[in-house]
Amino acid sequence: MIRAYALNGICEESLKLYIQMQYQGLQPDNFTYPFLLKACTDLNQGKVVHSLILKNPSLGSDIYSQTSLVGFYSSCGDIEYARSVFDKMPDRNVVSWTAMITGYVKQRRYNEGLALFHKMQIEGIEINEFTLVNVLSACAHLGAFEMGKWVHGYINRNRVFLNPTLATALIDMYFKCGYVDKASQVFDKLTERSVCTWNSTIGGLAMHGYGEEALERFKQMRMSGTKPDHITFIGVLSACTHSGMVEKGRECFYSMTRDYGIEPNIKHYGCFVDLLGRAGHLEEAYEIMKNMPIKPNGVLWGTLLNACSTHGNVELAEIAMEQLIELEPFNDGNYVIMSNIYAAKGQWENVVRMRRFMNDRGILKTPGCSSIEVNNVIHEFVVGDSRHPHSKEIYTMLNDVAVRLKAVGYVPKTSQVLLDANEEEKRQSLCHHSEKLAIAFGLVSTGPKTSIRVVKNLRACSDCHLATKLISKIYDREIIVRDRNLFHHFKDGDCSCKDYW
DNA sequence: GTAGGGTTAG
Repeated sequence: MIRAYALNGICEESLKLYIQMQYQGLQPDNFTYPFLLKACTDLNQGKVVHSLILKNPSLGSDIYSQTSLVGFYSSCGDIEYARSVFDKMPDRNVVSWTAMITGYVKQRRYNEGLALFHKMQIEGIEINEFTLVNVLSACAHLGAFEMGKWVHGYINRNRVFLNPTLATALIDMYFKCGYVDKASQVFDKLTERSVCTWNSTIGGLAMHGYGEEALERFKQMRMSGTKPDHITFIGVLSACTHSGMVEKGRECFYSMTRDYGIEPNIKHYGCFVDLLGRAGHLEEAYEIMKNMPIKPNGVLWGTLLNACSTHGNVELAEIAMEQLIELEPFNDGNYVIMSNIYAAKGQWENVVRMRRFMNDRGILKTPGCSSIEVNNVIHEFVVGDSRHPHSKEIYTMLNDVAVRLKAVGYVPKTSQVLLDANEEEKRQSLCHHSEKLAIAFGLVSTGPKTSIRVVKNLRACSDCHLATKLISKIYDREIIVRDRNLFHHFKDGDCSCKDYW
């Protein structure tokens, strides 16, 4: 009975029965614990159960109870404790290893998850589709394409059935590593699709700026009889945003409730405000925010602030900033955007004020960091980095880049630099931004015409965006940059985002 | 009879 309640998510009943059971003098056995812990994870009561296990060590001594404990502690965030339980287990099987890897992935500790997966393979533990889903998710987040591709190879070699869950993870990995064609190939070959496989495809196309294709998939989805859910509309709306399809997006937003009975949540409002704001309908975006049934959060005000930056609206930006100081006082990105808005208008005294405000409160700008994978090795760069073994070649290449850029009329956007520095120092700092270092390394370390793929932790900087467009033309290279939000495909001097990000 | 899973706005 306890098991039946737990499996059906009726956690409180499950726990009540457990208490009654104890009251009647019956001790649960090892078989009961995994289900109790499952119930407790939702109610955050697992520590109560665990303390009972600790008092009766024999109860928590088998592989099932211990694996549930690993799952419980990692899902409530105490990953270190989960690991200590895991490390102490006398026997571990594929489920125990997978529970630990899942824990790392859920806590966004992807590298540690992959490291544990390597250890698992060295120890010769069997791998199943649950393991693969989590490994793929880690690869997607890290942009670790070689590893992701290896997993796909493993699936093919071992004839692992691509169930919709595994397929979703695989498609998402290819999109997030920048391989739109490979993701679409996987999707087209599937024999079984779920709402999630459609969602990952629609969302993936949207993030690459393929708005029309995303809407085409949405149409196919409806024709196949799969009902869209709230996540589908996030993808559809962001597809409209990144392709500037304002009317189409507006129509989708209103059809959610009307045709599908899905009430927009804060994320949908976020997409809608972004859609309107980017297209320059700032007042309408602001009206939506004032009238929506949910209180706007920091992300929404941040979205509006960003739109104000694109369209140079200082007054509305200041209104948004006032809210952001309350909602996200330590989010450095907002101050950086506000400062850039002032800089673009030549309001230098306000730029200085922003910088002082940040300094006085100890708010530091998150350092930009870009990475590039060459021959299975991921190389990471920060601004002005000289730690790389091929640093000399990289800077020689950057000089070559600077000369050629100047020849085609490029002027560095020094107003975007937040440092207290003179013009020359600002120019130097821009030239040595992490994106440019990673691209320069790509140029020196890969053959002509090879695509260069860079992953960045922040949003693309507008100076690097302009420079990269020109580099793609001058050096005849396709350059694919994944920034914090979306992908930029640079080719022949243009970017897939249409300068819209 | 037992434990583990994917897609989500800027």
